[in-house]
Amino acid sequence: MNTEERIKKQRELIEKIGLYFDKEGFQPIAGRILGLLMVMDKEQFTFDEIVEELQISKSSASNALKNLEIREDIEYITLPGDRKRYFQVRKQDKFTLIKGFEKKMRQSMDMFDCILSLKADKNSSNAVFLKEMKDTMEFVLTQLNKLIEESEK
Amino acid sequence: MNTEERIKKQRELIEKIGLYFDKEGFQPIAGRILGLLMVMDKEQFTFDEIVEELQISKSSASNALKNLEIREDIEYITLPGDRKRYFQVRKQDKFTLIKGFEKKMRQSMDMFDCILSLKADKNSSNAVFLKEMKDTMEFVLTQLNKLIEESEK
DNA sequence: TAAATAGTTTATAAAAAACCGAACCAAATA
DNA sequence: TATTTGGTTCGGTTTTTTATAAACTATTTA
Repeated sequence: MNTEERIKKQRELIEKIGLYFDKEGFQPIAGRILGLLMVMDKEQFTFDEIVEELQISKSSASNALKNLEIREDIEYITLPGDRKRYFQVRKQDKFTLIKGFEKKMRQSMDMFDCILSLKADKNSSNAVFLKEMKDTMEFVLTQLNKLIEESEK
Repeated sequence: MNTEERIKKQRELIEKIGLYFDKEGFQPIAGRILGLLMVMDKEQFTFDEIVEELQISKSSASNALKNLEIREDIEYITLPGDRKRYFQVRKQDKFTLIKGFEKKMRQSMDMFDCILSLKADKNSSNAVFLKEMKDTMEFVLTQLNKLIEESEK
């Protein structure tokens, strides 16, 4: 595969990644920006380069970038004597990644707890089911944290 | 807390759960139906009961229920000599739950692989980062499967 | 056979999200 | 001081999503 082909495939991949992020709840343009910053060989893009590369308006870019920054998915660096911002994907470490899973799982677990606390019959079909799901999640999280502790040593 | 208070809180919780599912990408009414089926003491609802309880139109109910069924979040049972369908949450077992995590994680991992395979420089900042994320996920999945195997014994 | 039940489908209205262009602003440069 | 650069904000348009009412269908009951 020569460079030209590769770059063409990268541009196609940006679209696929965009769709993936759409499903994750990102706005379409935000997903494509994130895709751009992830796949291309060049890994830092200025505002204007993003606008140009994705063929979007400056306002769309401005909004999407602000969003991605707030979500901590991207960040930017600046260079001395250069007013431009250079955007890049924000690299989290593996512990942050796992903490992310944990946070999402805890949300479900909290919801299950709320439901359980309001059930008249704690042995009802749903109550038993929710309790089991919650316990499974608790178990997974405990084991995961054990693994982290071990790997920290 | 008396029964009346409890039921009032359950109705409020349905709204909260609805919002949670909205963020997960469910359509609003689908999220509320799922909430209803999860939180109330009564754990099976007919079509008309759902329409009545949530104050929604029959067509909205029909669509949302079809959706939830396709996603395998709910199911219904029928009773002999009764044309009505009784909807309830579909209970997955803990292995299915974990398989669900795994499937979602594999999606990210596949995406990372696609990106990596198109990178000119496998030691670029993003390439190294994506590789590390992927390896972490791989590790988590392996450990998780080990746990499952052990618990199956 | 007529009417009721248990929904589905269709057409459409209303609301929200996405996106754009143009005007705008602040800092740097000419 | 005027212009350029690097954006942001505002107002409006387009698109998509959500939800409805009304018409319809298929089965059962009277």
